[in-house]
Amino acid sequence: MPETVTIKDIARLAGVSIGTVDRVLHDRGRVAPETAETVRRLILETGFRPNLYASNLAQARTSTLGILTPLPEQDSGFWQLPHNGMRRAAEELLPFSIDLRFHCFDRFSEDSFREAVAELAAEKPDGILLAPIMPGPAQEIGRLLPAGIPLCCFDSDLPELEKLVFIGQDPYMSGRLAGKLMRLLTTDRGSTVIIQAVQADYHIRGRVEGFRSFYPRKNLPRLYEEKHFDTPRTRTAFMDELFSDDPDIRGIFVINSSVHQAAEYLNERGLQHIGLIGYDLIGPNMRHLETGTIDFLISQRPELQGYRGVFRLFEALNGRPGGEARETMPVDILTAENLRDYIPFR
Amino acid sequence: MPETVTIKDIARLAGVSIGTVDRVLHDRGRVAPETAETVRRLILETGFRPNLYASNLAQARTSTLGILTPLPEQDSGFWQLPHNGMRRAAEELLPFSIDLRFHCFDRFSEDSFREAVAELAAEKPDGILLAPIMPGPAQEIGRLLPAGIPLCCFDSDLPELEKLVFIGQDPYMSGRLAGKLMRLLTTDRGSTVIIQAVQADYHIRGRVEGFRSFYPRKNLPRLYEEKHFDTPRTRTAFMDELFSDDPDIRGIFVINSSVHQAAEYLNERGLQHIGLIGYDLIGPNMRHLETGTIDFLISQRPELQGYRGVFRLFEALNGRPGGEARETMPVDILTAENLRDYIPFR
DNA sequence: CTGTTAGCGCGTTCAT
DNA sequence: ATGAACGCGCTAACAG
Repeated sequence: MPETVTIKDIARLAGVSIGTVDRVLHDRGRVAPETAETVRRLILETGFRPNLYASNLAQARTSTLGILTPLPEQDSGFWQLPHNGMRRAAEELLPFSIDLRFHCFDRFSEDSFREAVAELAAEKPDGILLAPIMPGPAQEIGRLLPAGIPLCCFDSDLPELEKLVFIGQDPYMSGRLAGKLMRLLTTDRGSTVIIQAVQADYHIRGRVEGFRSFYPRKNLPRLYEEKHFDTPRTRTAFMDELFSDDPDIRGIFVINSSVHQAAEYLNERGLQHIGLIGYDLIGPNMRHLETGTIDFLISQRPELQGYRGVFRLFEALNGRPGGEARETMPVDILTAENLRDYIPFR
Repeated sequence: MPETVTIKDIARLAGVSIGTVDRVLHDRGRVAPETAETVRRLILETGFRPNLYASNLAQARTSTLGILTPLPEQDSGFWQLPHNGMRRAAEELLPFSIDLRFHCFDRFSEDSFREAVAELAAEKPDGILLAPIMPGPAQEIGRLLPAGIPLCCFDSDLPELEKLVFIGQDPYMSGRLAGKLMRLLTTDRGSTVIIQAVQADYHIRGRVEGFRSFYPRKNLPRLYEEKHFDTPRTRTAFMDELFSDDPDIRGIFVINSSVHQAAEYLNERGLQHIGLIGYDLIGPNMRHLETGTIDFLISQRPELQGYRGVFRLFEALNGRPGGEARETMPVDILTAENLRDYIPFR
């Protein structure tokens, strides 16, 4: 029976009116210091928590959230997933009317990124949700973004940025787990290679380290850059070269969502028996996971990340203190068997 | 900008007062048929959805939910987890004041179960949340439970019961995935055994079938009942017998949360190299997963199940139509590496 | 500095 | 059968 204590109770106990209580609640000043002190004490003692629904009912406030991510179609459509989660959060919080303003940039163009930031700033959002996957120096971003409003990073972190919360996976652990699975798959026979994205950021490097941490020093999987996954032809050439370099490859770890490209290649060449692990539950990857060309997919709940980002910003804007400074997503392991049931939980 | 249409808009458009609109909204009668028709049409056309927050603010209704599960300490404390999720949901929905009434039974006593049901019925709850793990004939339950109120089954299903929703895992798929992992672990050498609970219900049998489906016909893992996991001494005797029956055991699949008992035994005998897979993220299992005696744990989001159960009942009681008739939890694969990050997502 | 008041969307009397 | 009016907990404008 959680006794709900209201603003009226506080007023009565403090011997003031609800108007006064409201003023100290929102630091709107024009309140005698001692009065304010009493009210604050009472709030703590009673464990008063404002009724968000009544509060929002009253002011019908609409929060504008500025969102900065790569273009939804980049990384094989991956960025659609967090976008969906954000929309779901806004939908669920409907009576509160949250206005999501997406500003997407080409993750390979600095100009595009700057432009997106400028657009966002011009809108004067109440909060910012940012996937700091971008070209150029990370330091610059702190200056570009509008200051003094709550900021949430997701997917990757930018440690130097002051923020409300970071939401994402522990890249090292995620790589490490992939390493464990790969060793099970290959039973340590043959060699294993790593294929990473061109723009290897902090996040990707963590995954590489984690993966290698599961291998003995003297036998570290070699690292390649997937410069040529953009067309089937260049992809085939690139992969062929890999195999002519080292014909004994038994395992391939692709450190991002483009693992389906490697799967296509293995299918072409009839090499489905080779262990293949990659990232993210996107359409093309699903298909290859189901047919078994991809053995495991690591997932990071991109939809939930978007959802939580909007949710946390919403809470912050509505005067909910607290909340973790870091929400770590678990490392989900997907296989042909559990794939379907994961879809609603992306 | 999702134009929020209110009850007032409907009233204006229909040329009636909000009182009338409210009456048709809640089928409270005393409304002229044509008027009601007009209002209903307008509601559909405008896509009007009542503001839950305003609605609940107005009536301060408190819903009583009757909860029926095994005793929290049974199954190695497993049942605490869904309980936690239920409390979290009630907490989050705080201004709505939801009253959770737990009625727990001894899962090995029919009398205890009947008593719990009687208690629950006496309280006249507004909704029921039920984990149908119980002794005796399932058919009886339909008659015992109070009728006419929304019912939600979680963890296991009881197909013959009419219900709002079932929330749980696909047992077959979960067993099948365990089979896949076990074959990877043992690389198909030696033999593998299955240890199941004494009261093997529908749910457990599904897991067994799934597990075996991954093995060739002629080499099906044998099935044992864990009659003797209650004390260390009987446990050791039981397991010793298993190994004297078949000294070539390389893999053990325990089909419930008591896998930590098997782990204790393997530690005693220095048999940690044997593949061990079991269920559920509870304290004793966590420790053995971290030290590597347990190789994989399958989890089924028990906390989320409880959370969703309360949430769905709440929605149903507040006139939200729709929602899936089945919420399938994904089969989570836990290892020493991702264990920690899963804890908040149980 | 402080108290009063209207109103947010809705449910619920109580008259009519 | 229908409408007017009050109040849920809170915000914000206004009067003092």
